[in-house]
Amino acid sequence: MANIIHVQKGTKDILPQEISQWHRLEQNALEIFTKYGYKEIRTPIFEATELFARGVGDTTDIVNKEMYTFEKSERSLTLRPENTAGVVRSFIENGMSRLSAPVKLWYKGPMFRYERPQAGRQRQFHQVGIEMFGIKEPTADAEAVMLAVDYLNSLGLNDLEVEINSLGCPKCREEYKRKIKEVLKPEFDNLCEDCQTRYEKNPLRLLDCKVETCKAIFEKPEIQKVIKSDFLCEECAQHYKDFKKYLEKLNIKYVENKLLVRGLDYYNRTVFEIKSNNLGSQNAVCGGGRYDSLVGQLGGEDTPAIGWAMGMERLNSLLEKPEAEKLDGYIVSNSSEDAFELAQELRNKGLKVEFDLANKKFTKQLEKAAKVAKFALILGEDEIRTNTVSVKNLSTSEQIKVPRCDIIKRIGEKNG
RNA sequence: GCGGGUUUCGUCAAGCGGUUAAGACCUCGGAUGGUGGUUCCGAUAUGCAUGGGUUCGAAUCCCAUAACCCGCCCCA
Repeated sequence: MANIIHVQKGTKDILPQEISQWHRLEQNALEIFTKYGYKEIRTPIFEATELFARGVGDTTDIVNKEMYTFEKSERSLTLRPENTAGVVRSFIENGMSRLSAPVKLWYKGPMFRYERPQAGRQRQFHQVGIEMFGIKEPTADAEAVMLAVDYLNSLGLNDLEVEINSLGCPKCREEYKRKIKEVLKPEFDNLCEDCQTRYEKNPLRLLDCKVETCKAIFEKPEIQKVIKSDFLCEECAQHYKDFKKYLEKLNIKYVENKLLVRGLDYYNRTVFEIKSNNLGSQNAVCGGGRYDSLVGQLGGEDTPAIGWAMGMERLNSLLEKPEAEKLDGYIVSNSSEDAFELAQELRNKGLKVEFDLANKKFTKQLEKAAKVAKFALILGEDEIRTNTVSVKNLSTSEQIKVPRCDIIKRIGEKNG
């Protein structure tokens, strides 16, 4: 036998026995997002590499070491590592800033990041997410979070923690960064290697380092004082305050986390994550925030925006595994012709029905029926002659011979 | 990129230097039988991730490689 070819590291087949959970995730998304006025958008799976370099940010890990990039016809292309940049590209390119605000878009689909796989992390994974354009008011932030919570609740997920923070605007954040760098400067040589790079690239990321020596440094009172300081400018502070006010009004329990920064460069002001304790170390199911300057940065008119994404594999691992769904009926008959005809008749009426394509023995067919269906539809010589079918309920063993036209009624009442 | 762990049939697994490599489930076939899920019988790894080594003898010990899993970083 030839060697078999395996799925690639960090990728998975989604098998028939788990597909119903995926359908549920997708159906609930469509239903609930639609209630909030969102429309689905589908953008390509690869884009110009430059889109992500400019959109996601060239200091981020995602862009620096996690992208699947390839050359074709002298173009540099990249499999999308996330979908905000793509949606923004489409928003700009299709002139959606001319539409009446807010423009509300949602998406679902595969994303690609070249990382070491572990629990809750794959190289190809799926996200469902939303983006809202054109509203700078904190009502938009609150509605976006509300929508996330609503969606999660619809899936039966209630035991989740919403964490929020505000990163301020470029102006007040720069000031904050400057202060952090200043107070940490004397300690620079004592920081771990990672923190030394973060010091240059993204000082906000420094603060939740897990290395003991770094933690000890950050514990120092003069440093804590800077970290804890309220750096938001007046406008940002008001925005954040109003955002929280709306969350409270909506009864959304949240926790403020000053260390919540998020790894994508485009965020400003509101950022949030929704976490579950049942996920192992990759515990965020949802992450998002406001990105008011991204549209402008990518060449569109300045447009405030906010969005979030959820990891569908992570959602899936939190959901109850559903029972395999059975057929309504399995036709047991030694006449393939008659079985075929009956199957089509019932399928056209909307029932899920199969019969034995291999025309095995009666017992085998019944055995199969018990395995895959709720009802056995027995079509023997007698039944064919009298235009009836013996309908056997396979869980109660009740069996009744009925006219063909009454099958649905019989299955229906025993089914409900 | 850096750590730790695991790897025996489709699946779960026994095995601890000498076995014909248990067992269970699934699948398939047969018996009985116009009626399954709840009977009985049978089939299914010359093979223990791969390549070397030690040994009279290796799934069992050693080395290397790979794959997978888990964690760090980061993220959904």
